[in-house]
Amino acid sequence: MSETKEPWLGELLRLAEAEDPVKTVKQGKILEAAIEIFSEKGYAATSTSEIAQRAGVAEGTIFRHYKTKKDLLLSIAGPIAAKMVAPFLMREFAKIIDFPYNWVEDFFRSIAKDRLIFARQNAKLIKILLHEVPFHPELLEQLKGMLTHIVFHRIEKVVLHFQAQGQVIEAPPWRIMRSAASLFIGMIVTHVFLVPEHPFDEDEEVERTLDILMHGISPAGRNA
Amino acid sequence: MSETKEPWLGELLRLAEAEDPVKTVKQGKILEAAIEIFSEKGYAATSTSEIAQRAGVAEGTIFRHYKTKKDLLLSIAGPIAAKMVAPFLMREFAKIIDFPYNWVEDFFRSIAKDRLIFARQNAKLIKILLHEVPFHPELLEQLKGMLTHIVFHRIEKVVLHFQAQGQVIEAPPWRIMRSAASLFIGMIVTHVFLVPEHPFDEDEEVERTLDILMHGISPAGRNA
DNA sequence: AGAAAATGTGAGTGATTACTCACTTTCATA
DNA sequence: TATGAAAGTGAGTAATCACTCACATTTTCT
Repeated sequence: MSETKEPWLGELLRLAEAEDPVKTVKQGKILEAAIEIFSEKGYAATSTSEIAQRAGVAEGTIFRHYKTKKDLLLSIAGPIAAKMVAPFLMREFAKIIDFPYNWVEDFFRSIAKDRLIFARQNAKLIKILLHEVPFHPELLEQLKGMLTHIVFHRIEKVVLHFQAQGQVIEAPPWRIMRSAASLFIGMIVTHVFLVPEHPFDEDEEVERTLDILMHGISPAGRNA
Repeated sequence: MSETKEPWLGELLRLAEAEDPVKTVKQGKILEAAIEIFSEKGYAATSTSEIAQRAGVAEGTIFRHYKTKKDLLLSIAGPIAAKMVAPFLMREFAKIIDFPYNWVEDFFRSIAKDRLIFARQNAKLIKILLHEVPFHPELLEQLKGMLTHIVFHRIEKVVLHFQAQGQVIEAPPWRIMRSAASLFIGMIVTHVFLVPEHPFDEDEEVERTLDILMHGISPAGRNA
């Protein structure tokens, strides 16, 4: 199985090198405008002429940098997909020997806080990605590949590690992962997308959600 | 505040009467085709000519029944939004005096099972609704109104009821509700949308998810 | 400075879009 | 069976779409 053929791998390598392929000022304006309008009206309902207008650029300039409108979308959605899973690429996830967390709670807390901040900083991009992913097979495969190969497999090892230590109930790791993901995604979606105007204590929110999760997946206080 | 002005109320009343406004065979074909293609490619990327083609109907026939393309969308998305919250309209939710559930667990179980089955039977419609809701203000307001006035307020009373009985930890009801919703939606999304091909034991899944939720929100086994 | 390359422009193109309308067919009822 | 209404049709329409291309401007390199 040659990993070099996976399209998302190149995405991640480029991300690791922090290589920014944006060359000119106007190209930057085009990207900004596209992100803005795509997140407002959706990709299919956005016209290239409107993007050009908001970017203060001639319509032809868009196609100088991006072969097609879809190419423009992918240059936006691809990187954000990579950045979403990027923190799970950390070396420590592979070898749990020198794992930096002694407690599951600390592990989940650091992920929850980090991804909450990330979501707030990249709300528009995430909205675009989630919205378009079901309709573009390449995007779907890219995201699926990242999630299964990077996120799922790595966190599964972590969960097994903590299960062996008795910190997590005996259950299929995917159920533990799904529970944690559900609770944290529910928290993030609420504050970032549903009621972003409502202020909240970030630490308190994470802590209370974490509390419910930990009581849900800890052996402590169970009779079995 | 005159409730008769709320657009979603009419939706729900019509639903209660089980009134089906579809008059002709061809209109039914149009709806079927539209649901199919909208869920495949999204509303904006679907052309009326394609809908007519798949429905085996002349394009003009669509506009005989629906003034505009958007009108067709709303006639699909509106009813499914109403059906999503319909079970929470049950009388029992209002007066918790003669409440049919003695245990929170039973309450959440019945909701989870019912909505899981509902989601499987209406996957395409739900996909269309969730997809288009952010881009159509009328739809957004309709759904928001339903969720806050019907679902949120009613379930809040139920949670307070069980908190008073000591079955649920002392916490803002919305946090309890969000936790339950997150876990169940996570389960439903997984099985209905992410990996629908993967078979699973429905009861077992609900029971295990419920187990994690209950340990998360029960006072039992806590030291506080 | 001068040549070559990269970037930017906007009028122009054929295809497609949602929607109309004059007309035909089907249906309900008296 | 006659008649008006409802349902169905498909060619036609103006607008908009993504995209091209010959040309202008700026940047880069020698």
